[in-house]
Amino acid sequence: MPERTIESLTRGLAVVEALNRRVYTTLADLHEDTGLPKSTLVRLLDTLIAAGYARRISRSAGYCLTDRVTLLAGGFQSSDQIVEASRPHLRAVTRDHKWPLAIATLDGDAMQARYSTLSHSPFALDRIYIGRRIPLLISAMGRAYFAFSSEETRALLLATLQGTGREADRAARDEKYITRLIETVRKEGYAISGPIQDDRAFGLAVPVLKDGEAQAAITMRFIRSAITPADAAQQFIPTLQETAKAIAAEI
Amino acid sequence: MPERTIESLTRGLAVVEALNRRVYTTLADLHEDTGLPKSTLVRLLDTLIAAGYARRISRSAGYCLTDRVTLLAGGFQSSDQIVEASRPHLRAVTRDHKWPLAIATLDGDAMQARYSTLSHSPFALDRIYIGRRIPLLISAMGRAYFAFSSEETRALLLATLQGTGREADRAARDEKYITRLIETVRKEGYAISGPIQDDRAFGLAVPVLKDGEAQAAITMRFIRSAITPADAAQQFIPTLQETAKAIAAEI
DNA sequence: TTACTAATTCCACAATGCGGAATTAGTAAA
DNA sequence: TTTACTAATTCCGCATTGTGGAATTAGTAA
Repeated sequence: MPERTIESLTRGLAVVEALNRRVYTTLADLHEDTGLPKSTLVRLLDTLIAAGYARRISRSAGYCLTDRVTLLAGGFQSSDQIVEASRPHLRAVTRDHKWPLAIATLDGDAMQARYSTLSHSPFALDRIYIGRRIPLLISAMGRAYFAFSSEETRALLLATLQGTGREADRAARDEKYITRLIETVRKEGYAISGPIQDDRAFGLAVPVLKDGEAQAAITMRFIRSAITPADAAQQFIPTLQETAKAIAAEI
Repeated sequence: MPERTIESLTRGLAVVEALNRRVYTTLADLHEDTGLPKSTLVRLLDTLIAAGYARRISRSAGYCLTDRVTLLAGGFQSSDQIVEASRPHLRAVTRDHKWPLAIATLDGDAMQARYSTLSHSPFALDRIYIGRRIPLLISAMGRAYFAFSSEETRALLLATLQGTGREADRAARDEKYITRLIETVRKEGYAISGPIQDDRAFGLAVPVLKDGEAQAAITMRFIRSAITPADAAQQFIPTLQETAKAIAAEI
C-alpha cells in the first residue's frame, strides 16, 4: 500500500457526509451508510461534537450537524463550480486542436486565471499560471467577460477601474472606447486581446453565460507567426462557443 | 485526559476550514493558519486529495478545494426558521444587484452572522462571513437590531455591553450617543456601519421585524471605492426593506 | 548559473486510534 | 410496574497508524 493516507480523517469526513443526508441520524443509520463499527463511529462523533460540527440529540434520535459545518464549504464559490465543470471540456478541446485554453473568473477589479491546459499543449508560449491576474479591458478574457456582464456589474467595474491608476485600466476613463468595445464584442460574440499585450501571441475569448450574464470567460491562445487572428476566429470561435455553452449547461 | 477525541480528524477539519478562506492556499498559509508542522499538513492534504476534497495546483500556488466539499455542508439545515427562510430572498437580491447580503441574529452580547451570499457575489472582499461575531453598536446589523429591539432588551444589552471592556462596546457607556443612535436609526429605518470598522467596505442594514421587534438583521455590504454610502442607501434601502418584510412574512 | 527559500519526503518511535466484547439505557409489550 | 429486547455506548489490550524533526528536492529570483 503506497497510500500514505490518514484513515481516521477519511472516515470522519464520510461521517459528516452521511450526517448531511438526514436531518437526524442514528448510530444505526451511520453504521449502515458507512460500514464502520459502531464503537469507531461513536469515537468519530465525539470528535465532531468536541470540535463543534455536530450535536447529540438523544439516545434514540441520534445526532445532527451544527451550523459550524458551513465553514467547511462556505468558501467554495459558485464561480469555483464553473471552473470545476470546465476542466474536462477545456482538456478535450486542447486534445483535439492542440492550442492551449484557459478559464478565468472575475476577482474584484481583474480577471483571475483559474485553470489552463498549457501543460497539455505543445504550443504554449507564455505561462498563464493559475492565480494570475489578468486586466479587464485589454485582455481577451477580460473583454469577453466585461462586455457580457450586466449593466450594473459593468458600471461598478468601471467605477472601480477608474480608481486603480493602473496603466492597463486607463481605458476605463474613455467612454467612447468602452461603448465601442461593448458593442463590438457583443455583436461578434467574442473578444480578442488588445494590441499592446505580448506580441508573439494573442487570445480569443468567449464568455460562459448564465441567464445572459457572464460568469466566467474561456480563451484560446495562439502564436501570431503560426496563424492570423482572422483565421483563428473563423476556425475556432464556433468550437469555443459550443464549449462555453456545454460548461454553462452543467451548472 | 478525559477527552477521547481523534486528533487527526480535528486537524483535518481545521485544514478544510483554512482552505475555505482562500481560493488558493500554500503550505505556508496553512502552517500559519493552523500552526501544524508542514509535514503533518502534507499528510493531511494527501488524504483530502485522495478523498477528493482538495486538489494540488502547483508547488507555488498550493492547494484548493474541489466541489466535493459541498457534500460536507449541502444537506445542512439551520434549526432557525428565520435563517432558512431568508436564504432564497438574500440570494435573489444578490443575483439582481450583485452586492453580497448577510443575515445575523443576536447571540449573547453580539450579533452572529448566520448566512451570507458572499460566495455568490463577485464584489465580496472576504470568502466567509458565516459564524463571525459582529459587535452591536458599531456595525450596521448590530445597530439595526439594537435600535429596533424592545426597551427591555436594549436595557439588558447595554448592561451587558458595559461590562465587556471591549473597544467595540465602549459606546454603551455614552448615554447621549445611544439615545441619538436609536433615534436616528428608527427614524431612517436603516443603519450604517460605524466609521471605525473596515475602511474598504461598509454595510447598510435593516431589521427583520415581528410585532415591531427585531428578530434578526440583514445587511448589504458595499465597497467604498465603487459607491458612496448615500448613493447605496438611496438605491438599495427600499429593496432591503422589502426583503426584510418578505422574510418576516414567512415566519 | 548560482543561491536561496519553501515544499516535500523520509523514518524511527510510541502515542493514538482500533474494534470485539461487555455494559448500559431506552422502548415496547405484558 | 415489570420484563424482555434492542440499540447505543463504554471498555480495554494490542499493534497499527500517525507523528514531526531532519534531510532532501524543487522551484524562483538574482
